[in-house]
Amino acid sequence: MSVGIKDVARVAAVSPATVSRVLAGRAVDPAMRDRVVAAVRETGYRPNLAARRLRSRHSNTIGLIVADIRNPFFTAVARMVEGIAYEHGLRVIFSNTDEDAAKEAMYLQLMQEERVTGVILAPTRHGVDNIAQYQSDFPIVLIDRAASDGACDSVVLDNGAMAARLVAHLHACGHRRITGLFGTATVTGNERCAGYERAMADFGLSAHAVRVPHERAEAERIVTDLLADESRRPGALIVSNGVMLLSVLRAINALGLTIPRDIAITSFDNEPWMEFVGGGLSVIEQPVEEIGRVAVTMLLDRLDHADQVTRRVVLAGRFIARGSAG
Amino acid sequence: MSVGIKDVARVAAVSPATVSRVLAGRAVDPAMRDRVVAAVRETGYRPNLAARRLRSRHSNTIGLIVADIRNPFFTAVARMVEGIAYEHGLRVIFSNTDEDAAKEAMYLQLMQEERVTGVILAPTRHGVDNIAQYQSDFPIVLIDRAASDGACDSVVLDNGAMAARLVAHLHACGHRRITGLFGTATVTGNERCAGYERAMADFGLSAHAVRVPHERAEAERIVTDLLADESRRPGALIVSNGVMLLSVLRAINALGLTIPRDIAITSFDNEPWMEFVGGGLSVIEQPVEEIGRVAVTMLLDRLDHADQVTRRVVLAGRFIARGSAG
DNA sequence: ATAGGCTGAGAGAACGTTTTCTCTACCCGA
DNA sequence: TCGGGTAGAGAAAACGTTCTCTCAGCCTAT
Repeated sequence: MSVGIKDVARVAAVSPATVSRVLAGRAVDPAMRDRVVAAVRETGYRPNLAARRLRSRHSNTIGLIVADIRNPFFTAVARMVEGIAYEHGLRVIFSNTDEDAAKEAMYLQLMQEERVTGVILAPTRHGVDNIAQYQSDFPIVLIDRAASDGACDSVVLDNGAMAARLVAHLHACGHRRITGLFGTATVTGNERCAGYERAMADFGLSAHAVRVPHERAEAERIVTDLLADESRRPGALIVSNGVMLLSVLRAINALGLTIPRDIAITSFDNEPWMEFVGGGLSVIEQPVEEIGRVAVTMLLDRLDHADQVTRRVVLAGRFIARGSAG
Repeated sequence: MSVGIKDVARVAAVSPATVSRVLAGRAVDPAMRDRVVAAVRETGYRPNLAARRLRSRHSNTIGLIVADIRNPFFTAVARMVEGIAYEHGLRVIFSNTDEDAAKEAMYLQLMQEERVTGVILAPTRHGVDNIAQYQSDFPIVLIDRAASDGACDSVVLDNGAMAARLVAHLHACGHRRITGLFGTATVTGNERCAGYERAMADFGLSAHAVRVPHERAEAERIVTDLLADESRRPGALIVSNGVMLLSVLRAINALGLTIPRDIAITSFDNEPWMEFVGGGLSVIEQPVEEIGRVAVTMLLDRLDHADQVTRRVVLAGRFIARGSAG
């Protein structure tokens, strides 16, 4: 039988309510407090969080649901969110949907059942469209991918501007035949694609955007097709994220091409290994820490001001020039 | 006010107990069952997990605590554990200690408070030594790093044999001056180091093992020192894990060396990008899926047979030969 | 036909906390 | 000195479920 608050109370010769007050740090006679603290130590008492949550009616827990844990960007964000939430005395329940709308719905349901304080969500394509009509008891902050309809608070990268930044870099390196590879499954892909096309137009270049599905084999096939024929091969590539980049590199490797001699590469997302490939990959690094911090802060803000108008925070990324653009 | 089981009962004109039985899938009159199901749908009822856990006295939750979420090996394991646990109807609470013994102790405490069914733990150095005397109400399965004292169930890689496999490969490639880089902080590092030294001895070679701390700057300095002087430079390196490998590659890059011309590299852990560096890195791939599956299975087994003798499952890795050994 | 067993439904206790309510004791000002 | 206000302690209710216990009704076997 595990030790409960009543056992502690008995040992300390006080009431259970007093033990509760000591544990919550409320005003208690110092002598009693000492007795309670001693009793807690002596009995090895650990509060039962289920009981605490049930009675107090708040879970002090936030949910974090990401669409693809294999994407290191999301693991980095998760790490930050966990740290920042902890600073605020909040626990984090973490879930991964693998870009599966059904899993996403299930996890949102689960968060509901856990009675979480709020949720930070990197939604699937389906989730973005349906989040407005999904009614939950907790506030949701969207990260990385957000509809522009303002149904939720959100924090996103300035995708259009960052895509343009990559175009500008490639242009400055002398490239003119620049192809953009963007995901089919996310609004992020849409925004980056739009930014790319606008920037290309600004430079008087004709844009050539290719939409690449998330599924790996398919992605590799498409990229291989794109690069196989030397006469049609673009001079430079803009890749929409770190996962897609792997497919691109596999295709390039399989075709025996060299970066940047045969083709220039730039990409979104920065990872430690990217400085070792293709003479160092030139990339947009996302402000991971800031994203996590802002997301948690917005969530807490929303809890205090439930009816405040929704906000959308747009963060700039950092361009890192290395050698892959020639 | 949120809707509870009593509200559903009222709508369905049955008792709360019957609603509970329907939800738990127990035998109930079909007509009643239909009424309850309809009422649940109509009211949008979501069970309160805190209340359920409090009353039923089991959380259906396992804890997963890893020492370093930045290590992709652990994120891969986490993904698998989550999936497999889900198949068994178990939720997973995920935590990351960043190799910090204090955080580890805190999270173990937290798991206690959550009344988890069991914990899967990749312990810090300190945790390995103290896990025996840390008494918890739940069983613990150690992964990746486990003391050999049999205090807990554990599932680990056959570290010694795998290190020997790398030595054999390098030897076959003609290398004789093979240096091993192993972590200071883990028993895993110890085991791999021992396997390396034994294999070197078997080949009649003199071993040169260097212990590298987890801290990045320090690691980089040590590796740079090791490789800077051409006359003392080893011909080949065995690197103990994917995180350390990044420090090694940074040092190699900074010194302007080329793999495998100036130095051969082999490592533990396989990640997607490794085929693109140094002509493809030859590595030991860990059986991530199997590790996750075995860990969960052992945990469930232990719950059924609390007093069974502890087991240690040792899994083989897969050697992947690419070009980095010359 | 009737006793005995079995199935399934409802009433109410129980899970381990926090919170509300009540009461005592003390302090301060008049 | 006395009254009013306040601080802090204990008793008991409450949180939303599941579980235990009781009992009704039905089926089967003798």
